[in-house]
Amino acid sequence: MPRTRSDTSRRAILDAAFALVGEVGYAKLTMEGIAARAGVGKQTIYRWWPSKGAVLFDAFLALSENAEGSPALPDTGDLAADLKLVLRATVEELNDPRYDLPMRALTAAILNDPTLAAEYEQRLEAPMRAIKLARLANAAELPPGTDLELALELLWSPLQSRWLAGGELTPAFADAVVDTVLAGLRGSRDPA
Amino acid sequence: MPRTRSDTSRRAILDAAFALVGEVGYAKLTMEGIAARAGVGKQTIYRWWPSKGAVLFDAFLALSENAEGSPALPDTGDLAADLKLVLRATVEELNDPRYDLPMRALTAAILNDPTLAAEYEQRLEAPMRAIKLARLANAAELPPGTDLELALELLWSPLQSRWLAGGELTPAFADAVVDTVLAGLRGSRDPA
Amino acid sequence: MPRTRSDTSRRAILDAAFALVGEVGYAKLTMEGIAARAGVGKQTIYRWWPSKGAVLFDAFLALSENAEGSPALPDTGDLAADLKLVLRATVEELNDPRYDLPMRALTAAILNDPTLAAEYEQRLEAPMRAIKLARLANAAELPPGTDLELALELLWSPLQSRWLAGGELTPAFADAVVDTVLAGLRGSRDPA
Amino acid sequence: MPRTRSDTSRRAILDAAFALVGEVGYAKLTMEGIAARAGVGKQTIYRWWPSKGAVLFDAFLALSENAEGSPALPDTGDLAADLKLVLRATVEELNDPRYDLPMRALTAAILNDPTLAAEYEQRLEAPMRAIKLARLANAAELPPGTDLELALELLWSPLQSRWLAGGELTPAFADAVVDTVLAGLRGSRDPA
DNA sequence: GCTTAATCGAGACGGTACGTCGTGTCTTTTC
DNA sequence: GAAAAGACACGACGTACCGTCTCGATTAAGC
Repeated sequence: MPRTRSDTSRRAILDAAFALVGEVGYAKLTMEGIAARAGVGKQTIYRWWPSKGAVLFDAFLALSENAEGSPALPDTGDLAADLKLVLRATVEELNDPRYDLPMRALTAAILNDPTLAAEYEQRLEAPMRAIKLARLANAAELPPGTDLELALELLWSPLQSRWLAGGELTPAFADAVVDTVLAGLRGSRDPA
Repeated sequence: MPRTRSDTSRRAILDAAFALVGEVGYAKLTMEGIAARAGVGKQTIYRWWPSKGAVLFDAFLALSENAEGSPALPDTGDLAADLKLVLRATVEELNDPRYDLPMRALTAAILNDPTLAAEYEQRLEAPMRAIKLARLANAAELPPGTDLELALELLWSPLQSRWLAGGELTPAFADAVVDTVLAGLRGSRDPA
Repeated sequence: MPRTRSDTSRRAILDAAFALVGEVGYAKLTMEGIAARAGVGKQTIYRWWPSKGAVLFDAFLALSENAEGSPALPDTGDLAADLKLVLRATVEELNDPRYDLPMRALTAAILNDPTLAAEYEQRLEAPMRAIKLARLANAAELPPGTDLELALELLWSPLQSRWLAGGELTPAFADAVVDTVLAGLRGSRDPA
Repeated sequence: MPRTRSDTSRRAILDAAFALVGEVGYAKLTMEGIAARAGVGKQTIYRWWPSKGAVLFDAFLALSENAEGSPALPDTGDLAADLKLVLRATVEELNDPRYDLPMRALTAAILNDPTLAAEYEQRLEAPMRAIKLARLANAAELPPGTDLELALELLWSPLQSRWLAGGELTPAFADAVVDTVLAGLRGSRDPA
């Protein structure tokens, strides 16, 4: 009994979903479209995923698993420089049209599906955060007792916010964020 | 000849849209549903709005026009205190289930419709930002030459980010953000 | 409010149904196929008919309404001759490939749908029977008190039976049926 | 290795098919349903039967093989009495709800599948007809040279016709058919 | 106050996609 | 090597909405 699923179909579905969402956007992404593009029956999608959001999510997951070449952030000893490097890379990715539409789609999916949001948090966000936290924990520049979770939020959310609002994302913006936030983290000991 | 549109219908449509999106979410919000709830023909909606996102947007606009009681942020002279007050209010609003679903819906609509995003930026975001900028410009605590746009982004985006990710939003988090960001803005005199 | 249905669509649907059933048979007749051939949305069919059997039935009804040129059977005074004429016409129709497949389809539909069977009896069969009964009632050849309903059954059912079984249907067979049945009806007064 | 087919499965499939068709009718009879009810893989059905009509047909065949207790019609010397006995039995069977639905199903299957019709004619109808013909051939009541095939058709088709149309089938009707047809066959000496 | 034309409710229409069910083929595993 | 189990590509199901299109029936301007 083939209690075993076809990996060929699985890959074809995820690839088709990612490609299609980049072409037509999330609103016009349809299960039928994915199935047709993947050369697969609709049932094969519904058998393994509950919604198009879930398919999309898995497509991203597969993507990041392939690109698992960054298990750690750079650590040259200079926190500001290292963070700028990473945030500039993020800026570049968010500006890349190849990823813009798919990521907007995934964000929209997560936004209205708590189940998906939880899975996203657990399978994609948490590992990322762990890597980032490791770098911050290793930073001599930060005073002991610094709230590292807060630090992460302060560093990355401005990028996400601008991207979401459709504003311009530049490397200079990333640098300014890093400088200001690090200054704040260093100096929040003696405010006023 | 009623060369003018029926305001009764307009209100009924916006109210129905807002109510429905709070009950079923954006994905299950339909033009037919809005029309039925509003006791209105579908054509009456299509005559005045191009998409359900646009209806939703106008529903929000109508809401904020009614609550147009806050043309300015508080200014007690203590920037940190004033900002904490405002950010805590924002936290409360984002935690209010009455607004959570509708706002997620609007965000999703904006996320995948550049036209809507532009209108949102112009009609809702820009006025808000102007009010906030006015308060910051009036703050003696900030060194001259401070990038106020950056400051806004640093202050508000962490809230939006946590809300979007479904994380816990607390007043304490708002306070921490204000303290750290203000410290950073003040202390960027000695960066790196 | 167009509480009024489109007669163009109605005709297109019935025509498409009749044409298709003649091409592919009842088993492969699909609602989607009818809709596509008629250039009509599926919903328009489902709005007015509950099943493909019902559509098919109405297609036949429309057919017989158009060909409403035979309100009475011939009455030359010679019952046997008149009946042979009519039964030979029936034989010809049942042998006509243009009607064979559609009629098999309708029969199959009726066979498994009591609702349809009742409607068939009432709207198609009963009027036909009335016409036939009128001719028999006017026949001097039949003894008074003859069971005319039985007579009809004896005359027509052998044709239907052979057609259904796929047997050969010839004018000679029709003649033999008429002769034998009429003889029986005349002579059943003094059996043995 | 079971080089021969499992008779257990064969019986289970035929039983399931017969039972199911009696419960849900021919239209809703499915291969999957039969397989599930029989506790059998779908492939096992497809390996041995080409269609659900064929399965149904075999189910009937198996039935009549079991009840192979009537190799001949009664012959008391009184043809009318004997025929009435047999036709009344037929009436009873056609009125039995246990056989009504399955027989409608088989009829529908045959109606639209010439292959099946041929097999039905050869394996079920022909043997039956031979038995009936034997009785008629032995009847002194019929004039020599009587068309016995025609006689059969005249006798049995009215029952089938009424059953098919959903009309009322009574023993009295059977009697009337026998009396009239026999009178006709005897009296066709003075036709016209 | 009467006309007249745009707006309104209602909802039918041609379509697209939905999520499910069944088909007939195939593959895997068990007996 | 036949059989159970069931995944697969496919096609149709019947439903929900889409956005467009009539249809009367208000209804408020301009004559």
